[in-house]
Amino acid sequence: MAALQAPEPPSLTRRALYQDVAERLRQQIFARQLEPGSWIDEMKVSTEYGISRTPLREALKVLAVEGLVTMKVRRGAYVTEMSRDDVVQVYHLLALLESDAAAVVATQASVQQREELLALHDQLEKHARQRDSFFAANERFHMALLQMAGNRWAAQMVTDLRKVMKLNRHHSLFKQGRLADSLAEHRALLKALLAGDAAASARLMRAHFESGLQAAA
Amino acid sequence: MAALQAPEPPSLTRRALYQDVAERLRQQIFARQLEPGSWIDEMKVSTEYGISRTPLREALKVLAVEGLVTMKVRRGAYVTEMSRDDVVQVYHLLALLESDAAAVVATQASVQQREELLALHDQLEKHARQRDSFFAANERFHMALLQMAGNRWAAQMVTDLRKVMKLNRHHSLFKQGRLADSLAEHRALLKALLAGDAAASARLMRAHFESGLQAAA
DNA sequence: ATGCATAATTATGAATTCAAAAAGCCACAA
DNA sequence: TTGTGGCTTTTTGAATTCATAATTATGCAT
Repeated sequence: MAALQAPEPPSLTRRALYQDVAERLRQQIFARQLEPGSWIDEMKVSTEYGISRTPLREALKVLAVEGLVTMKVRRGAYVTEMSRDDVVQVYHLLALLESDAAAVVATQASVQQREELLALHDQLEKHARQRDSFFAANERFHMALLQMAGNRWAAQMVTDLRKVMKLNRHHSLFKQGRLADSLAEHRALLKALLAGDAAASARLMRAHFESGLQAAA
Repeated sequence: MAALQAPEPPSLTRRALYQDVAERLRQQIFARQLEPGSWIDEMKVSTEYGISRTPLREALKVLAVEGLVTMKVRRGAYVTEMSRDDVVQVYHLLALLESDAAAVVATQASVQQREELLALHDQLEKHARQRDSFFAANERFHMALLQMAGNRWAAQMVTDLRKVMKLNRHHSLFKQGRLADSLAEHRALLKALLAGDAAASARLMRAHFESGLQAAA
């Protein structure tokens, strides 16, 4: 079916196919090759990927639980459309979860961890001119903070919420001038984190999302 | 295969089979007919349910994203085991999400909604002697509060987190004497909610989970 | 031409089949 | 007795096949 597929290297712990398919679908959704609201043609995608419909359908169910796609009985899968309300609600949740994480990290982080945050922030400063790499560095910083807070359930949730946020066309960081603001907010946040000021860290993180929401709205 | 299956009534909007299967699996897990750590035999379950492996496997992937089961490559699905750390982390998250919801409801709830909370609390008082029905009434109260807070993403998260909490054998409400304490905490919370005191509502909700965690630990 | 009934097509949902990895088993040697 | 190699069975992962619901197309009557 798929012409000329290289014989799989004998990878030791190969991930399940449906997980690879799920990730590939996510990337296509984020890249807007699959647009919000549009129907996902199982036949088309499965032949395009060179697989059968079975693992594809499993992947779609995973994305449905994550919220990236919506399943309609007897009429297939659709890429989720985020309403204005959804964006507000998800921002609120991210603010809640991440400000809590910031307070924890400000209190408990080791010296090495604080150094790591500083290094990640430097990356942010370095990429202040390129939107895409700034975006990536920003995500690395936020996820590192979550990891340090040590709550794997919270980290997983934030990961999922950040995925659905990418469905939103008007992502805050895509606004002109928002990068500089975001960077300034990050500087203040980093300072509070390094100083071990939990209350200020939480407050600044909330403010960071607050202004992010303003820009997205 | 399945002997004597009643012909499906022509239900108008029948749910997809995999969703029914997922729900049935959840109930079996909560009832400890499938024990944490144990392997889920696809063959056994599918013949028991009178279905093929395909919808079962789709259901398992859904439960895996929810966290109720864990998939291991090439060796199937296992019912998730909650570590002590996991329990602490999930309690922390529930406290965070629900205290936030309580603050919102205290501020914004309509008269009808406040009446509904009162009615739900009365149910709680009424079932203070029966553990299982108290548990159910407790869940109804908490979920109603979440609905009133109006953040469907948060509500979905709390729903999922409460599911995984049920994996924990030492659920706080199963402890002797905990019912009375829980009820007292609820009374104080309800008072703050009805009075529209957001700060107190949030604080009391956090305290409620705090003591729940003490009992579970 | 328009509306409605019915046939053909298409897509989803689920069962079955097939391939291959892992686990279990047994014989045999050290 | 214990450990190792190879054979068998079991089980997972994925493709294929089959059934049926939904959609589209077609034809007929008004």
